[in-house]
Amino acid sequence: MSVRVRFAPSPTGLLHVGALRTVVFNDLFAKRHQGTLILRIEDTDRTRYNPESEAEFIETLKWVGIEFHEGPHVGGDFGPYRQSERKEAGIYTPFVEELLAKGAAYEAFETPEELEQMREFQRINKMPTGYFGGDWRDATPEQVAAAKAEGKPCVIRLKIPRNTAIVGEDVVRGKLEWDSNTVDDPVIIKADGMPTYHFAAMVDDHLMQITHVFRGEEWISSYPKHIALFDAFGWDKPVFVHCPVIVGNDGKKLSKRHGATRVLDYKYDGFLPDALKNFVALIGWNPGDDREIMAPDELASAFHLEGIQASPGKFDMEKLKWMNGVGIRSLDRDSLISTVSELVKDPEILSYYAGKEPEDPAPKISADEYHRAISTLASALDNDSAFAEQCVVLEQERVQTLADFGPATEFFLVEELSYDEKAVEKWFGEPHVRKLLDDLAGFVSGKSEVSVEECEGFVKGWAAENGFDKIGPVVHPTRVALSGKTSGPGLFDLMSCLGPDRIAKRIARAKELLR
RNA sequence: GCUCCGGUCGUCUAGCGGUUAGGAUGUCGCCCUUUCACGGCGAAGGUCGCGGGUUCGAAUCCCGUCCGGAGUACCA
Repeated sequence: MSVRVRFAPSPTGLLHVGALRTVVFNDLFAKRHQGTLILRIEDTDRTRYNPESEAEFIETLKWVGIEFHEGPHVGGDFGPYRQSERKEAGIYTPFVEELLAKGAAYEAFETPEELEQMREFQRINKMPTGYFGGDWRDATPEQVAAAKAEGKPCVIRLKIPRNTAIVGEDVVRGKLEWDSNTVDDPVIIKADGMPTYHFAAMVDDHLMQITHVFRGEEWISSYPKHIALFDAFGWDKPVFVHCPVIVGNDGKKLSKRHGATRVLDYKYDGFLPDALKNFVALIGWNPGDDREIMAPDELASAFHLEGIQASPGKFDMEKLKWMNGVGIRSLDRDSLISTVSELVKDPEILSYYAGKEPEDPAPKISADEYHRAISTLASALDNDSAFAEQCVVLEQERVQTLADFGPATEFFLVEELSYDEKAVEKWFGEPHVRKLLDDLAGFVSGKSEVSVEECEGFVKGWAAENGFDKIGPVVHPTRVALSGKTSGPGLFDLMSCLGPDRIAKRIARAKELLR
Protein backbone atom coordinates (compact mmCIF):
# COMPACT_ATOMS: atom_id res chain seq x y z
CA MET A 1 0.00 0.00 0.00
CA SER A 2 1.35 3.37 -0.90
CA VAL A 3 2.08 5.90 1.79
CA ARG A 4 -0.45 8.66 2.36
CA VAL A 5 0.23 11.26 5.03
CA ARG A 6 -1.49 14.43 5.99
CA PHE A 7 -0.80 17.72 7.64
CA ALA A 8 -3.97 18.78 9.39
CA PRO A 9 -3.73 22.18 11.01
CA SER A 10 -6.55 24.01 12.66
CA PRO A 11 -7.07 27.46 11.14
CA THR A 12 -6.99 29.43 14.35
CA GLY A 13 -3.91 31.55 13.75
CA LEU A 14 -0.35 31.46 12.54
CA LEU A 15 1.75 28.56 11.41
CA HIS A 16 4.37 28.16 14.10
CA VAL A 17 7.65 26.29 14.18
CA GLY A 18 6.26 23.30 16.04
CA ALA A 19 3.74 22.78 13.28
CA LEU A 20 6.47 23.32 10.71
CA ARG A 21 8.42 20.42 12.15
CA THR A 22 5.35 18.23 11.84
CA VAL A 23 4.89 19.17 8.16
CA VAL A 24 8.56 18.62 7.53
CA PHE A 25 8.35 15.10 8.94
CA ASN A 26 5.28 14.42 6.84
CA ASP A 27 6.93 15.78 3.74
CA LEU A 28 10.17 13.92 4.25
CA PHE A 29 8.36 10.69 4.94
CA ALA A 30 6.16 11.09 1.88
CA LYS A 31 9.17 11.82 -0.32
CA ARG A 32 11.13 8.95 1.12
CA HIS A 33 8.35 6.53 0.19
CA GLN A 34 7.12 8.29 -2.94
CA GLY A 35 3.88 8.77 -1.07
CA THR A 36 1.17 11.38 -1.13
CA LEU A 37 1.18 14.50 1.02
CA ILE A 38 -2.22 15.90 1.87
CA LEU A 39 -3.30 19.17 3.44
CA ARG A 40 -6.49 19.01 5.43
CA ILE A 41 -8.02 21.94 7.24
CA GLU A 42 -9.53 21.05 10.59
CA ASP A 43 -11.99 23.85 11.02
CA THR A 44 -14.59 22.23 13.18
CA ASP A 45 -14.41 24.87 15.88
CA ARG A 46 -16.41 27.83 14.69
CA THR A 47 -15.60 29.92 17.72
CA ARG A 48 -11.87 29.83 17.11
CA TYR A 49 -11.97 30.06 13.35
CA ASN A 50 -9.69 32.68 11.86
CA PRO A 51 -10.43 33.42 8.20
CA GLU A 52 -6.89 34.63 7.48
CA SER A 53 -5.31 31.55 8.85
CA GLU A 54 -5.62 29.26 5.87
CA ALA A 55 -4.02 31.81 3.57
CA GLU A 56 -1.21 32.15 6.09
CA PHE A 57 -0.67 28.40 6.00
CA ILE A 58 -0.58 28.30 2.23
CA GLU A 59 1.79 31.25 2.03
CA THR A 60 4.10 29.82 4.66
CA LEU A 61 4.15 26.39 3.12
CA LYS A 62 4.85 27.91 -0.25
CA TRP A 63 7.76 29.86 1.17
CA VAL A 64 9.32 26.83 2.86
CA GLY A 65 8.82 24.94 -0.37
CA ILE A 66 6.58 22.11 0.76
CA GLU A 67 4.18 21.01 -1.91
CA PHE A 68 0.99 19.09 -1.35
CA HIS A 69 -0.45 16.55 -3.72
CA GLU A 70 -3.95 17.00 -2.35
CA GLY A 71 -5.58 19.77 -0.41
CA PRO A 72 -8.15 22.55 -0.51
CA HIS A 73 -5.89 24.65 -2.74
CA VAL A 74 -4.96 21.91 -5.20
CA GLY A 75 -7.90 19.51 -5.10
CA GLY A 76 -7.69 15.73 -5.13
CA ASP A 77 -9.79 12.58 -5.19
CA PHE A 78 -10.60 12.54 -1.49
CA GLY A 79 -12.09 16.01 -1.07
CA PRO A 80 -13.38 18.20 0.16
CA TYR A 81 -10.34 18.94 2.28
CA ARG A 82 -11.96 21.27 4.79
CA GLN A 83 -13.82 19.56 7.56
CA SER A 84 -16.54 22.20 7.64
CA GLU A 85 -17.24 21.39 4.00
CA ARG A 86 -17.13 17.70 4.69
CA LYS A 87 -19.70 18.22 7.41
CA GLU A 88 -21.89 20.23 5.04
CA ALA A 89 -21.61 17.42 2.52
CA GLY A 90 -23.00 15.06 5.12
CA ILE A 91 -19.94 12.87 5.14
CA TYR A 92 -19.97 12.26 8.87
CA THR A 93 -23.67 11.54 9.33
CA PRO A 94 -23.77 7.88 8.31
CA PHE A 95 -20.82 7.14 10.56
CA VAL A 96 -22.49 8.73 13.55
CA GLU A 97 -25.62 6.75 12.82
CA GLU A 98 -23.64 3.58 12.52
CA LEU A 99 -22.15 4.12 15.95
CA LEU A 100 -25.51 5.00 17.48
CA ALA A 101 -27.10 1.94 15.93
CA LYS A 102 -24.33 -0.30 17.22
CA GLY A 103 -24.69 1.14 20.71
CA ALA A 104 -21.11 2.37 20.49
CA ALA A 105 -22.20 5.97 20.95
CA TYR A 106 -25.03 7.67 22.77
CA GLU A 107 -26.76 10.98 23.12
CA ALA A 108 -26.17 13.03 26.24
CA PHE A 109 -28.26 15.98 27.33
CA GLU A 110 -26.29 17.74 30.03
CA THR A 111 -25.76 21.45 29.68
CA PRO A 112 -22.24 22.86 29.81
CA GLU A 113 -23.08 24.24 33.26
CA GLU A 114 -24.10 20.85 34.54
CA LEU A 115 -20.89 19.36 33.23
CA GLU A 116 -18.87 22.03 34.95
CA GLN A 117 -20.63 21.25 38.22
CA MET A 118 -19.86 17.59 37.75
CA ARG A 119 -16.17 18.32 37.26
CA GLU A 120 -16.11 20.60 40.23
CA PHE A 121 -17.54 17.80 42.34
CA GLN A 122 -14.95 15.41 40.94
CA ARG A 123 -12.11 17.78 41.71
CA ILE A 124 -13.26 18.40 45.27
CA ASN A 125 -13.48 14.69 45.85
CA LYS A 126 -10.12 14.10 44.20
CA MET A 127 -11.64 11.90 41.57
CA PRO A 128 -10.50 11.79 37.97
CA THR A 129 -12.42 14.45 36.09
CA GLY A 130 -14.36 13.61 32.98
CA TYR A 131 -17.55 12.10 31.69
CA PHE A 132 -17.55 8.47 32.70
CA GLY A 133 -21.22 7.83 32.20
CA GLY A 134 -23.24 10.64 33.66
CA ASP A 135 -26.96 10.21 33.35
CA TRP A 136 -26.97 9.21 29.74
CA ARG A 137 -24.50 6.46 28.98
CA ASP A 138 -27.01 3.88 30.11
CA ALA A 139 -30.17 5.88 29.69
CA THR A 140 -33.27 4.07 28.45
CA PRO A 141 -34.77 4.90 25.07
CA GLU A 142 -37.71 6.42 26.95
CA GLN A 143 -35.46 8.82 28.83
CA VAL A 144 -33.79 9.88 25.62
CA ALA A 145 -37.11 10.33 23.89
CA ALA A 146 -38.38 12.42 26.77
CA ALA A 147 -35.33 14.67 26.72
CA LYS A 148 -35.72 15.12 23.00
CA ALA A 149 -39.36 15.93 23.36
CA GLU A 150 -38.37 18.67 25.77
CA GLY A 151 -36.15 20.02 23.04
CA LYS A 152 -33.00 19.75 25.07
CA PRO A 153 -29.80 20.22 23.07
CA CYS A 154 -27.65 17.18 23.01
CA VAL A 155 -24.20 15.97 22.13
CA ILE A 156 -23.17 12.54 21.00
CA ARG A 157 -20.51 10.74 22.97
CA LEU A 158 -18.46 7.69 22.21
CA LYS A 159 -19.08 4.82 24.61
CA ILE A 160 -15.65 3.80 25.73
CA PRO A 161 -15.64 0.11 26.69
CA ARG A 162 -15.18 -0.45 30.43
CA ASN A 163 -13.07 -2.83 32.49
CA THR A 164 -10.59 -3.56 29.79
CA ALA A 165 -7.21 -2.42 28.58
CA ILE A 166 -6.87 -0.13 25.63
CA VAL A 167 -3.65 -0.91 23.85
CA GLY A 168 -2.03 1.11 21.14
CA GLU A 169 1.19 1.26 19.24
CA ASP A 170 3.30 4.33 18.85
CA VAL A 171 6.23 4.14 16.49
CA VAL A 172 8.42 6.21 18.75
CA ARG A 173 7.55 4.76 22.16
CA GLY A 174 6.32 1.28 21.34
CA LYS A 175 3.35 -0.20 23.17
CA LEU A 176 1.12 2.22 25.04
CA GLU A 177 -1.56 0.95 27.39
CA TRP A 178 -4.46 2.43 29.38
CA ASP A 179 -6.99 1.12 31.81
CA SER A 180 -10.20 1.87 29.92
CA ASN A 181 -11.85 2.98 33.15
CA THR A 182 -9.56 6.01 33.19
CA VAL A 183 -10.67 7.10 29.74
CA ASP A 184 -13.81 9.23 29.71
CA ASP A 185 -16.44 9.26 26.99
CA PRO A 186 -15.49 11.95 24.50
CA VAL A 187 -17.96 14.12 22.69
CA ILE A 188 -17.86 13.23 19.02
CA ILE A 189 -20.67 15.50 17.81
CA LYS A 190 -21.22 18.86 19.44
CA ALA A 191 -24.60 20.42 20.16
CA ASP A 192 -24.19 22.57 17.04
CA GLY A 193 -23.90 19.44 14.98
CA MET A 194 -20.19 19.82 14.24
CA PRO A 195 -17.95 16.85 14.80
CA THR A 196 -15.05 17.18 17.22
CA TYR A 197 -11.43 16.48 16.35
CA HIS A 198 -11.68 13.10 18.04
CA PHE A 199 -14.29 12.06 15.53
CA ALA A 200 -13.66 14.01 12.35
CA ALA A 201 -9.91 13.49 12.22
CA MET A 202 -10.19 9.74 12.67
CA VAL A 203 -13.04 9.35 10.18
CA ASP A 204 -11.17 11.48 7.67
CA ASP A 205 -7.93 9.64 8.18
CA HIS A 206 -9.80 6.46 7.43
CA LEU A 207 -11.68 7.86 4.45
CA MET A 208 -8.60 9.50 3.02
CA GLN A 209 -6.69 6.25 3.47
CA ILE A 210 -4.02 7.84 5.60
CA THR A 211 -1.33 5.31 6.38
CA HIS A 212 0.79 7.24 8.91
CA VAL A 213 -0.28 9.90 11.34
CA PHE A 214 2.43 12.30 12.48
CA ARG A 215 1.24 14.47 15.33
CA GLY A 216 2.59 16.10 18.45
CA GLU A 217 3.00 14.13 21.63
CA GLU A 218 0.32 16.25 23.27
CA TRP A 219 -2.07 13.89 21.52
CA ILE A 220 -0.93 10.83 23.39
CA SER A 221 -3.40 11.51 26.16
CA SER A 222 -6.33 11.28 23.82
CA TYR A 223 -4.89 8.43 21.80
CA PRO A 224 -6.97 5.81 23.68
CA LYS A 225 -10.14 7.62 22.59
CA HIS A 226 -8.99 7.42 19.01
CA ILE A 227 -8.16 3.76 19.34
CA ALA A 228 -11.60 3.10 20.81
CA LEU A 229 -13.20 4.88 17.89
CA PHE A 230 -11.31 2.90 15.28
CA ASP A 231 -12.21 -0.27 17.14
CA ALA A 232 -15.88 0.71 17.36
CA PHE A 233 -15.92 0.90 13.58
CA GLY A 234 -13.74 -2.14 13.18
CA TRP A 235 -11.34 -0.18 10.98
CA ASP A 236 -7.66 -0.75 10.54
CA LYS A 237 -5.65 1.94 12.25
CA PRO A 238 -2.98 4.03 10.60
CA VAL A 239 0.48 3.97 12.09
CA PHE A 240 0.72 6.62 14.79
CA VAL A 241 3.89 8.62 15.19
CA HIS A 242 3.79 10.91 18.19
CA CYS A 243 6.55 13.42 17.70
CA PRO A 244 8.28 15.09 20.61
CA VAL A 245 7.33 18.71 21.13
CA ILE A 246 9.65 21.60 20.55
CA VAL A 247 10.02 23.61 23.72
CA GLY A 248 11.45 26.98 24.65
CA ASN A 249 14.27 27.65 27.03
CA ASP A 250 11.97 27.27 29.99
CA GLY A 251 11.11 23.74 28.93
CA LYS A 252 7.53 24.62 28.04
CA LYS A 253 5.87 24.14 24.72
CA LEU A 254 6.98 26.82 22.30
CA SER A 255 4.63 29.78 22.22
CA LYS A 256 4.59 33.47 21.42
CA ARG A 257 6.39 34.41 24.57
CA HIS A 258 9.48 32.50 23.39
CA GLY A 259 10.11 34.97 20.60
CA ALA A 260 9.85 34.13 16.95
CA THR A 261 7.47 31.25 16.57
CA ARG A 262 5.72 32.40 13.42
CA VAL A 263 7.39 30.65 10.55
CA LEU A 264 7.00 33.61 8.21
CA ASP A 265 9.04 35.72 10.62
CA TYR A 266 12.00 33.54 9.77
CA LYS A 267 11.59 34.54 6.17
CA TYR A 268 11.98 38.22 7.00
CA ASP A 269 14.74 37.52 9.48
CA GLY A 270 16.64 36.21 6.49
CA PHE A 271 16.65 32.46 6.93
CA LEU A 272 16.81 30.12 3.99
CA PRO A 273 13.89 27.69 3.79
CA ASP A 274 16.20 24.74 3.28
CA ALA A 275 18.30 25.64 6.28
CA LEU A 276 15.23 26.12 8.45
CA LYS A 277 13.81 22.78 7.35
CA ASN A 278 17.15 21.08 7.85
CA PHE A 279 17.45 22.51 11.33
CA VAL A 280 13.92 21.76 12.39
CA ALA A 281 14.13 18.20 11.05
CA LEU A 282 17.02 17.62 13.41
CA ILE A 283 14.97 18.45 16.47
CA GLY A 284 13.63 15.08 17.47
CA TRP A 285 15.12 13.18 14.60
CA ASN A 286 18.57 12.17 13.37
CA PRO A 287 19.73 10.20 10.38
CA GLY A 288 21.53 7.63 12.50
CA ASP A 289 24.98 8.95 11.72
CA ASP A 290 26.83 12.20 12.26
CA ARG A 291 25.41 14.10 9.31
CA GLU A 292 23.80 17.43 10.12
CA ILE A 293 24.01 19.68 7.09
CA MET A 294 21.96 17.90 4.48
CA ALA A 295 20.50 18.83 1.12
CA PRO A 296 16.72 18.47 0.80
CA ASP A 297 16.86 15.25 -1.18
CA GLU A 298 19.49 13.86 1.13
CA LEU A 299 17.22 14.59 4.06
CA ALA A 300 14.35 12.83 2.37
CA SER A 301 16.33 9.73 1.57
CA ALA A 302 17.77 9.60 5.08
CA PHE A 303 14.44 10.04 6.82
CA HIS A 304 13.27 6.99 8.67
CA LEU A 305 10.91 6.48 11.58
CA GLU A 306 13.52 4.77 13.73
CA GLY A 307 15.44 8.01 14.00
CA ILE A 308 12.62 9.84 15.76
CA GLN A 309 13.21 10.58 19.41
CA ALA A 310 10.85 10.50 22.33
CA SER A 311 12.23 13.35 24.37
CA PRO A 312 11.37 17.00 23.75
CA GLY A 313 13.90 19.30 22.15
CA LYS A 314 14.77 22.92 22.59
CA PHE A 315 15.02 25.38 19.75
CA ASP A 316 18.61 26.61 19.61
CA MET A 317 18.63 29.85 17.65
CA GLU A 318 22.44 30.01 17.62
CA LYS A 319 22.68 26.69 15.88
CA LEU A 320 20.04 27.68 13.36
CA LYS A 321 22.08 30.78 12.55
CA TRP A 322 25.18 28.72 12.06
CA MET A 323 23.35 26.34 9.77
CA ASN A 324 21.87 29.24 7.84
CA GLY A 325 25.33 30.77 7.44
CA VAL A 326 26.56 27.53 5.98
CA GLY A 327 23.63 27.61 3.59
CA ILE A 328 24.38 31.16 2.49
CA ARG A 329 28.02 30.37 1.89
CA SER A 330 27.07 27.41 -0.28
CA LEU A 331 25.10 29.61 -2.70
CA ASP A 332 26.68 30.36 -6.05
CA ARG A 333 26.88 33.97 -7.16
CA ASP A 334 23.68 34.04 -9.17
CA SER A 335 21.49 32.37 -6.62
CA LEU A 336 23.03 34.47 -3.87
CA ILE A 337 22.14 37.67 -5.67
CA SER A 338 18.66 36.59 -6.58
CA THR A 339 17.90 35.27 -3.10
CA VAL A 340 19.12 38.44 -1.42
CA SER A 341 17.35 40.70 -3.91
CA GLU A 342 14.09 38.88 -3.55
CA LEU A 343 14.08 39.24 0.19
CA VAL A 344 15.36 42.76 0.39
CA LYS A 345 12.92 44.03 -2.21
CA ASP A 346 9.96 42.19 -0.69
CA PRO A 347 7.34 44.87 -0.06
CA GLU A 348 6.50 43.27 3.28
CA ILE A 349 9.97 43.38 4.75
CA LEU A 350 10.11 47.03 5.75
CA SER A 351 6.86 46.91 7.63
CA TYR A 352 8.13 43.76 9.31
CA TYR A 353 11.17 45.58 10.68
CA ALA A 354 9.15 48.68 11.42
CA GLY A 355 6.86 46.72 13.67
CA LYS A 356 9.40 44.33 15.07
CA GLU A 357 9.77 44.14 18.80
CA PRO A 358 13.19 43.22 20.09
CA GLU A 359 13.34 39.65 21.37
CA ASP A 360 16.85 40.10 22.56
CA PRO A 361 17.01 42.90 25.15
CA ALA A 362 20.33 44.08 23.74
CA PRO A 363 20.52 43.10 20.08
CA LYS A 364 23.80 43.73 18.28
CA ILE A 365 21.88 45.36 15.47
CA SER A 366 18.54 46.99 16.16
CA ALA A 367 15.42 46.54 14.07
CA ASP A 368 15.73 50.20 13.05
CA GLU A 369 19.20 49.60 11.71
CA TYR A 370 18.02 46.59 9.74
CA HIS A 371 15.17 48.63 8.40
CA ARG A 372 17.43 51.42 7.21
CA ALA A 373 20.21 49.21 5.87
CA ILE A 374 17.87 46.88 4.06
CA SER A 375 16.14 49.69 2.23
CA THR A 376 19.54 51.12 1.30
CA LEU A 377 20.54 47.77 -0.15
CA ALA A 378 17.23 47.37 -1.94
CA SER A 379 17.50 50.67 -3.74
CA ALA A 380 21.17 50.12 -4.56
CA LEU A 381 20.28 46.79 -6.08
CA ASP A 382 17.84 48.66 -8.32
CA ASN A 383 19.89 51.73 -9.16
CA ASP A 384 23.45 50.52 -9.18
CA SER A 385 23.09 46.78 -9.45
CA ALA A 386 26.59 45.79 -10.53
CA PHE A 387 28.10 47.63 -7.60
CA ALA A 388 25.53 46.46 -5.05
CA GLU A 389 25.82 42.87 -6.20
CA GLN A 390 29.57 42.94 -5.81
CA CYS A 391 29.12 44.23 -2.26
CA VAL A 392 26.83 41.34 -1.48
CA VAL A 393 29.33 38.89 -2.87
CA LEU A 394 32.11 40.35 -0.76
CA GLU A 395 30.05 39.93 2.42
CA GLN A 396 28.87 36.41 1.71
CA GLU A 397 31.31 34.79 4.10
CA ARG A 398 30.55 37.21 6.86
CA VAL A 399 26.81 36.93 7.41
CA GLN A 400 24.52 34.44 9.08
CA THR A 401 21.22 35.60 7.65
CA LEU A 402 20.11 37.24 4.42
CA ALA A 403 18.90 40.22 6.41
CA ASP A 404 22.46 40.67 7.67
CA PHE A 405 23.44 41.70 4.15
CA GLY A 406 21.76 45.02 4.88
CA PRO A 407 23.98 46.12 7.75
CA ALA A 408 26.97 44.28 6.26
CA THR A 409 26.90 46.18 2.97
CA GLU A 410 25.67 49.50 4.28
CA PHE A 411 29.10 51.11 4.52
CA PHE A 412 29.67 50.43 0.85
CA LEU A 413 26.46 52.02 -0.27
CA VAL A 414 26.05 55.01 1.90
CA GLU A 415 27.11 58.51 0.74
CA GLU A 416 28.18 59.76 4.14
CA LEU A 417 30.27 57.18 5.91
CA SER A 418 30.09 57.01 9.67
CA TYR A 419 33.44 56.41 11.25
CA ASP A 420 34.04 54.15 14.19
CA GLU A 421 35.61 56.40 16.80
CA LYS A 422 37.98 53.82 18.18
CA ALA A 423 39.15 52.91 14.72
CA VAL A 424 39.86 56.54 13.88
CA GLU A 425 41.67 57.06 17.13
CA LYS A 426 43.78 53.99 16.65
CA TRP A 427 44.86 54.50 13.05
CA PHE A 428 44.52 58.14 12.06
CA GLY A 429 47.06 59.36 14.61
CA GLU A 430 49.97 57.78 12.78
CA PRO A 431 52.23 60.35 11.10
CA HIS A 432 52.39 58.57 7.72
CA VAL A 433 48.65 58.51 7.17
CA ARG A 434 48.32 61.93 5.54
CA LYS A 435 50.87 61.09 2.91
CA LEU A 436 49.32 57.68 2.43
CA LEU A 437 45.90 59.17 1.76
CA ASP A 438 47.34 61.80 -0.56
CA ASP A 439 49.22 59.18 -2.52
CA LEU A 440 46.18 56.97 -2.69
CA ALA A 441 44.17 59.89 -4.04
CA GLY A 442 46.86 60.39 -6.63
CA PHE A 443 46.80 56.70 -7.48
CA VAL A 444 43.11 56.64 -8.28
CA SER A 445 42.98 60.04 -9.84
CA GLY A 446 41.90 59.96 -13.45
CA LYS A 447 41.03 56.26 -13.34
CA SER A 448 37.57 54.97 -14.06
CA GLU A 449 38.17 51.66 -12.32
CA VAL A 450 40.87 49.81 -10.42
CA SER A 451 41.50 46.10 -10.37
CA VAL A 452 42.16 44.09 -7.24
CA GLU A 453 45.71 43.51 -8.47
CA GLU A 454 46.35 47.21 -9.02
CA CYS A 455 45.17 47.96 -5.52
CA GLU A 456 47.38 45.28 -4.10
CA GLY A 457 50.26 46.66 -6.14
CA PHE A 458 49.69 50.15 -4.83
CA VAL A 459 49.45 49.17 -1.16
CA LYS A 460 52.44 46.87 -1.24
CA GLY A 461 54.46 49.29 -3.29
CA TRP A 462 53.65 52.17 -0.99
CA ALA A 463 54.62 50.15 2.06
CA ALA A 464 57.97 49.25 0.55
CA GLU A 465 58.75 52.75 -0.66
CA ASN A 466 57.95 54.26 2.68
CA GLY A 467 59.96 51.91 4.80
CA PHE A 468 57.34 49.51 6.07
CA ASP A 469 58.36 45.88 6.00
CA LYS A 470 54.81 44.82 6.84
CA ILE A 471 51.75 46.15 5.12
CA GLY A 472 49.57 46.33 8.23
CA PRO A 473 50.31 50.00 8.98
CA VAL A 474 49.25 50.82 5.43
CA VAL A 475 46.25 48.51 5.23
CA HIS A 476 44.56 49.49 8.47
CA PRO A 477 44.38 53.26 8.08
CA THR A 478 43.31 52.81 4.48
CA ARG A 479 40.55 50.47 5.53
CA VAL A 480 39.32 52.89 8.17
CA ALA A 481 39.42 55.76 5.68
CA LEU A 482 37.41 53.81 3.12
CA SER A 483 35.01 51.87 5.29
CA GLY A 484 34.93 53.65 8.63
CA LYS A 485 35.64 50.47 10.53
CA THR A 486 38.25 47.83 11.19
CA SER A 487 36.44 44.77 9.96
CA GLY A 488 35.16 43.70 6.58
CA PRO A 489 36.27 42.21 3.28
CA GLY A 490 39.87 42.06 2.18
CA LEU A 491 41.18 45.58 1.54
CA PHE A 492 42.10 45.06 -2.10
CA ASP A 493 38.67 43.64 -2.87
CA LEU A 494 37.13 46.48 -0.97
CA MET A 495 39.08 49.10 -2.92
CA SER A 496 38.42 47.59 -6.28
CA CYS A 497 34.74 47.26 -5.51
CA LEU A 498 34.41 50.87 -4.36
CA GLY A 499 36.22 52.18 -7.40
CA PRO A 500 38.19 55.41 -7.92
CA ASP A 501 35.34 57.90 -7.48
CA ARG A 502 34.14 56.64 -4.14
CA ILE A 503 37.70 56.18 -2.98
CA ALA A 504 38.52 59.78 -3.82
CA LYS A 505 35.48 61.11 -2.02
CA ARG A 506 36.09 59.00 1.03
CA ILE A 507 39.71 60.05 1.21
CA ALA A 508 38.73 63.69 1.08
CA ARG A 509 36.33 63.16 3.93
CA ALA A 510 38.79 61.09 5.95
CA LYS A 511 41.47 63.75 5.69
CA GLU A 512 39.21 66.09 7.62
CA LEU A 513 39.45 63.69 10.52
CA LEU A 514 43.22 63.68 10.52
CA ARG A 515 44.90 65.61 13.27
C1' G B 1 -5.85 15.35 42.25
C1' C B 2 -6.03 11.66 38.17
C1' U B 3 -3.90 9.54 33.51
C1' C B 4 0.12 9.44 30.34
C1' C B 5 5.01 10.77 28.33
C1' G B 6 10.00 12.14 29.11
C1' G B 7 15.21 12.76 31.77
C1' U B 8 23.26 11.56 28.18
C1' C B 9 28.13 18.10 28.06
C1' G B 10 24.53 25.03 28.27
C1' U B 11 21.86 23.33 23.60
C1' C B 12 20.79 19.42 19.46
C1' U B 13 22.19 14.48 19.73
C1' A B 14 25.13 9.17 19.06
C1' G B 15 24.89 5.13 22.17
C1' C B 16 20.60 -0.62 22.65
C1' G B 17 25.49 -5.21 28.54
C1' G B 18 32.28 -4.35 27.89
C1' U B 19 33.66 2.81 24.34
C1' U B 20 39.28 6.92 27.36
C1' A B 21 30.76 8.03 26.85
C1' G B 22 31.35 9.89 20.16
C1' G B 23 29.68 14.13 16.89
C1' A B 24 27.58 19.11 16.20
C1' U B 25 26.60 23.98 18.05
C1' G B 26 28.05 27.62 21.48
C1' U B 27 32.51 29.26 24.54
C1' C B 28 37.92 29.70 24.82
C1' G B 29 42.93 29.09 22.60
C1' C B 30 46.25 28.33 18.42
C1' C B 31 47.11 28.34 13.06
C1' C B 32 45.91 30.75 8.35
C1' U B 33 45.93 36.11 7.38
C1' U B 34 45.98 43.13 5.67
C1' U B 35 41.20 43.31 9.69
C1' C B 36 36.67 40.69 10.44
C1' A B 37 34.73 36.40 8.87
C1' C B 38 35.46 31.63 6.57
C1' G B 39 38.54 27.39 7.02
C1' G B 40 42.00 24.06 9.85
C1' C B 41 43.64 22.30 14.61
C1' G B 42 43.01 21.95 19.85
C1' A B 43 40.90 22.76 24.89
C1' A B 44 37.38 23.22 28.55
C1' G B 45 32.45 21.29 29.29
C1' G B 46 28.80 15.02 31.00
C1' U B 47 29.80 11.10 38.50
C1' C B 48 24.58 9.47 31.53
C1' G B 49 18.27 12.95 37.22
C1' C B 50 18.90 10.14 41.99
C1' G B 51 18.83 5.38 44.99
C1' G B 52 18.73 0.35 44.99
C1' G B 53 19.13 -4.27 42.52
C1' U B 54 20.44 -8.12 38.29
C1' U B 55 25.44 -9.11 36.25
C1' C B 56 32.35 -10.62 36.28
C1' G B 57 30.76 -5.91 34.06
C1' A B 58 25.26 -1.09 33.33
C1' A B 59 24.09 5.28 30.26
C1' U B 60 22.27 0.64 28.37
C1' C B 61 18.09 -4.58 31.87
C1' C B 62 14.55 -4.48 36.55
C1' C B 63 12.34 -1.85 40.77
C1' G B 64 11.73 2.49 43.44
C1' U B 65 12.19 7.66 43.78
C1' C B 66 12.74 12.78 42.27
C1' C B 67 12.26 16.42 38.66
C1' G B 68 10.21 18.28 34.05
C1' G B 69 6.26 18.17 30.53
C1' A B 70 1.42 16.98 28.31
C1' G B 71 -3.67 15.92 28.77
C1' U B 72 -7.61 16.20 32.04
C1' A B 73 -13.19 21.16 27.06
C1' C B 74 -19.52 20.64 23.26
C1' C B 75 -10.25 23.37 21.45
C1' A B 76 -7.47 21.30 18.17
